[in-house]
Amino acid sequence: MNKGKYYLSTAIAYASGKPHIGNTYEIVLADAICRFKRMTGYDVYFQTGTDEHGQKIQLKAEAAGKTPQQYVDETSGEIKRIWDVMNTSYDRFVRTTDPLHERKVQEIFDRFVRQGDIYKSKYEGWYCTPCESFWTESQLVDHKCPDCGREVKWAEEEAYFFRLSKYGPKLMEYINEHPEFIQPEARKNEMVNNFLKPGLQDLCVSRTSFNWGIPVKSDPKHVVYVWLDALSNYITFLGYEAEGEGAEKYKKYWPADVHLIGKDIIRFHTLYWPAFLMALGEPLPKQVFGHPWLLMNNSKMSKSAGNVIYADDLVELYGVDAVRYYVLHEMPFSSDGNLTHDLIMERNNSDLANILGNLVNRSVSMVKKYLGGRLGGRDAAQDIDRELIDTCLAAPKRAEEKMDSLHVADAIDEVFAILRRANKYVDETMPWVLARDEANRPRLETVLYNLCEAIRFAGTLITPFLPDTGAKIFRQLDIEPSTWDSLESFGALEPGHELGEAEILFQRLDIAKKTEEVKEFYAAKEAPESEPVLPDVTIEDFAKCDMRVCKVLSCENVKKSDKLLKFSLDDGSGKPRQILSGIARFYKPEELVGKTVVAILNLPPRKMMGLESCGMLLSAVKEEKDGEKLHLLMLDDSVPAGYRLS
RNA sequence: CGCGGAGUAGAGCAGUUGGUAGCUCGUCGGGCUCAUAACCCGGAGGUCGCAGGUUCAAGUCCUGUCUCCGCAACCA
Repeated sequence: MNKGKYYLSTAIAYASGKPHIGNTYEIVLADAICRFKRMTGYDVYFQTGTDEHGQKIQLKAEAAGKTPQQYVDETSGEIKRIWDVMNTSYDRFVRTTDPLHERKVQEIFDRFVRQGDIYKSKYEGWYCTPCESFWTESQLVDHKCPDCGREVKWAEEEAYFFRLSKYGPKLMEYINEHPEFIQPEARKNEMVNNFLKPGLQDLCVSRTSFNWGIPVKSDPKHVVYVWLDALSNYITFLGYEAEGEGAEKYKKYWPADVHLIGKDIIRFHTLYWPAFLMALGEPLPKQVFGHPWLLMNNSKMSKSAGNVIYADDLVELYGVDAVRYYVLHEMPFSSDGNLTHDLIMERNNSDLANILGNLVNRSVSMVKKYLGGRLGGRDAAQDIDRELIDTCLAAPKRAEEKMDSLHVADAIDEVFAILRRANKYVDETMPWVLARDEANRPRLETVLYNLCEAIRFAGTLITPFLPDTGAKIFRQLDIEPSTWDSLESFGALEPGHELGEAEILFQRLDIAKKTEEVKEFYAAKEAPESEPVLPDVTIEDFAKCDMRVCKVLSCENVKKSDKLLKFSLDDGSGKPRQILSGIARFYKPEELVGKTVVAILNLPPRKMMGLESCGMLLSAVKEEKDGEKLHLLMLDDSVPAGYRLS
């Protein structure tokens, strides 16, 4: 029954911090697909891992007083731990700091240089020194930096470029000839219209501004820029060789059947990555699926919004299968999904406890009660059985079709179609009435047999999505987990077989009580987490900061900005100083007039919302779970303006 | 006119190539008692954001318009 190989990858997670439930959704989705494929007879290879290079990680590590390697060892470990908490069955967890990967990326880079696909050039553009950013002619506003509005100068920096432009026509052709390549389809149009039609620009693939990356072998002051490094993971860990023969594993599994990624990185996977592969002369992946996002209370999860939810917390509160069920079932195919605690509880109760759990429980209980725990025969069939049996027999194929088009939520619905039909069957046949008269014994046995067999079908089909629950169902039936092939016919259970113990699969939750529990859970988590102290600076560094006492002369809201306040300050110089500060959410302008505050004066002026800000007001700030907290630093009004802090 | 998404029963959503408007939850009524107050049946509830247009026929195609939400810009 081997149907061939199936290689699925997730995007590798960026190891800059703990992934939230939205990030975790991807690995669960991937897991469900891979488990299903394995069950249906494919030789599956499922790869995931972490992306561990880049400036952001370097900065975060520095801020934490660690080496980048120490830092990513920790975050990568944490990510892997969460993947394991979610009970995901990846075959390999890869890391881009793996020396083997680094070597291969270097070789790919060098080969591109040799082939002429990568060339050294200059990154030229209008450079804004304070912003440390390059801008193109078209990005400039009034020929000034679009960021800060200051003068820009023409500057250049040495960099390597990949000849992406050369592959545009071939990419266009490939995408047109393979309509299933980019999923969902709306994304395909986006790529074609926004990038391919206007023409691709060459891609900068090296950096000299930081060094936490893979050094370019022939020119080590450059490091390989993120996408060439990260995307290559899909082949390097299979044993691809840029020079010479690839490993057996590579030959077997490449090209990938599906790259499962978030909708935000579709461009990199459908344009850059295929171009790299074309340059290497390797086949392209068969499909790239950009899945939607999981929103929290209908808004994007972010630390600053204070609405981040972590998978391991949810698992602690609801159990791993309830969380898996939620994210797999509530996620639409192409629009974003929503998640709240209330919704999780509702799904847990109505679907998992009531329809699934209760069916299994009532069925097994009846076999215990009426048949002494032993299955009987199935000879007393009636017409009414047909519909249940047909529903069971149709479900596997229907579910498989849904899975093949990656409509996971719809595939789960096929399983629930069996469960709903079975619950109805109980009412139709009324076993408790049959049990009153010994003459009905054969019919009673048949009815309960059919129910248990339906549960066997459902248990088998639900296993890829809810592995623990599947196992529990088989334990109650006291049989080995069924194979896919065994679902071809109805009636695999042995008459006379004794069932295992009845067990509650999902506890019904009292919404009010559980809501309280959730609150307490998060309150307990809110243990004051102190920020680590930054690395040492010298007294000279500190002395460079010119911080002075200022009096607020006037203060007003900035038009069209919900965050900015415009201050006019007496800094002791006699001339008023204008400073903008993003504290409008915390203070009303009128309550600050006349206050004694502290500002750092010798920061370069910067334009915000068209207004110039000369310095920065000092505040005490902390990230809290429910958002950022801020207190403007205010001194006793007896301190005169102009005094310097030291 | 910055980019994008969405507006279908009280809530959350399906509606593929235009052909009687569906599903889940909730609600109301009924049934049943094996079961986790679970299960089953039935009812109510929608002029498919609005206005035009194409068509024998539009939630589905076209045009315009309103509203909401993300992102972007601004919090150096």
